[in-house]
Amino acid sequence: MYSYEYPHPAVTVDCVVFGLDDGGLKVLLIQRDLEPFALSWALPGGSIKLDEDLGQSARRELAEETGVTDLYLEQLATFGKPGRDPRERVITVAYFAIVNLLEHKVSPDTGARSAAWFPVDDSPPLAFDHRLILDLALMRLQSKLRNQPLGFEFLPEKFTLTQVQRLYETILCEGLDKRNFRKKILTTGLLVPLDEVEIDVAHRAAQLYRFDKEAYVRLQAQGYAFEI
Amino acid sequence: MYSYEYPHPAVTVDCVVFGLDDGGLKVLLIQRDLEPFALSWALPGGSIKLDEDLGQSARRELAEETGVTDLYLEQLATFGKPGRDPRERVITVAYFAIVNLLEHKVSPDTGARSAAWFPVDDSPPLAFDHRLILDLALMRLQSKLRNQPLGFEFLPEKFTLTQVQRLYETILCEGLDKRNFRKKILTTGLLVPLDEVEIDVAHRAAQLYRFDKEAYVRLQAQGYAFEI
DNA sequence: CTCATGTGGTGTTTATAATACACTAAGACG
DNA sequence: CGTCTTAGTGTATTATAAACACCACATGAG
Repeated sequence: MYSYEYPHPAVTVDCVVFGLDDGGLKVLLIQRDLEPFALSWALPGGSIKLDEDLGQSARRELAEETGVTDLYLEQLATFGKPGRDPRERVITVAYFAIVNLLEHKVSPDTGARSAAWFPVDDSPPLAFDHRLILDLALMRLQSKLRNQPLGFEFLPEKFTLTQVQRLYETILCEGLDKRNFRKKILTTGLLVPLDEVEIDVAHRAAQLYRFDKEAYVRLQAQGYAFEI
Repeated sequence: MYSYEYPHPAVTVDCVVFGLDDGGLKVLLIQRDLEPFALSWALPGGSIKLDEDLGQSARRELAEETGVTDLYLEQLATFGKPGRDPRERVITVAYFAIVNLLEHKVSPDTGARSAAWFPVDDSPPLAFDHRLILDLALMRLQSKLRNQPLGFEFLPEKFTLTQVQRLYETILCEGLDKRNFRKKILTTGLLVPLDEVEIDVAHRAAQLYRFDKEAYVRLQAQGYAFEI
């Protein structure tokens, strides 16, 4: 067996989990109970185990700390500036995910010690350099949304076009033309109209759609796919 | 002082450095002199030091192993599957860069132990999962090139439009229409025509341009910028 | 000397995609 | 029964991308 001459840093994973509701774009945070930054809010995450893949570690930590499971995680970037953790050198691999907030409520009895959803643009100060990570994730989310139809993970299984448009407007922080938006989103071929309609807040019947995941995978296959 | 309960993996950086010449797109590799994979070719890289930023580590390893310095490195992704190094758990943060190959010749006296440029699509088998890293870098390079004017780093300070087009065609593996290409690349406003002309292989005078780095920075500023 | 070859340079037309824009139908509620 | 709210729809305009062919000039071969 051989070994490296250099000392090893700690390696952690952190997850930026975005959710959406009427109040806007939210991010899932946990309250730390240990020093440093005890009582501060932070991105869920923690040390990797040596026999786990990075993505698995992220998923495990997320489940342990927030109870949130079953989500699509994508690698964001790795942060490793010396001094970002006062204890020792810590490299953190950041992941990001988007989920339907309503299906991922957090409460003590889901296993969450003290997890909560916060508005991204009005979150408490974050521990370590987590604000930096969050900001990068936000940029990535916006850029992904601009370049490809995405974000249906934020919505329930069945949704209306108006909901999709609100989603886009909220995340991109800009108003979109209703007719152009519907045209564009429908010509992607990713939305399947259902036979059902939803009765709306104003008691107006609205056509329901579902996201055609297989069509999406087919599209991805002939385009780019970033996974490791 | 506090400490983590989990054991620490090794952390390394690896660099995918692309260069271009008449023979096509090349990648900078080094020949390993130690087990495992002794004598195999591999991406330049190595263990981080605890007081260095990740990018600094990448730059240092690259200089030590290949003599290549002064380049723009961008973080690509982090690879950490258990078993990717037979010795121990190793997390590697991959960086990628594009350089002008002619200005970065490698030879033993530049400090390179045994570094060489290889065609990307005809490289020797690589150590570890380096082929995977290289393939991801290649995809990233193509996708960047498609979405924004880039790649001038491959060229010398002064260059002709034909050179730029050849660059694009080589990397994207597709032919491009000359007039449309020139139109598009000139309307970006990133190329400054010089008073000089170059006398070409066929002894034909060709207009020289230089890359307007400041204009590029201005553009980036109001668009996306991915750095950590 | 001239003719074939290779390379730099140039505009216009057509198709496709993005944008701007305004009204109707229907139920809720007072 | 009038007002409010929301779902749904089509066309004209503009910008962007794609297709396409020829000339000028120097070289080198015969």
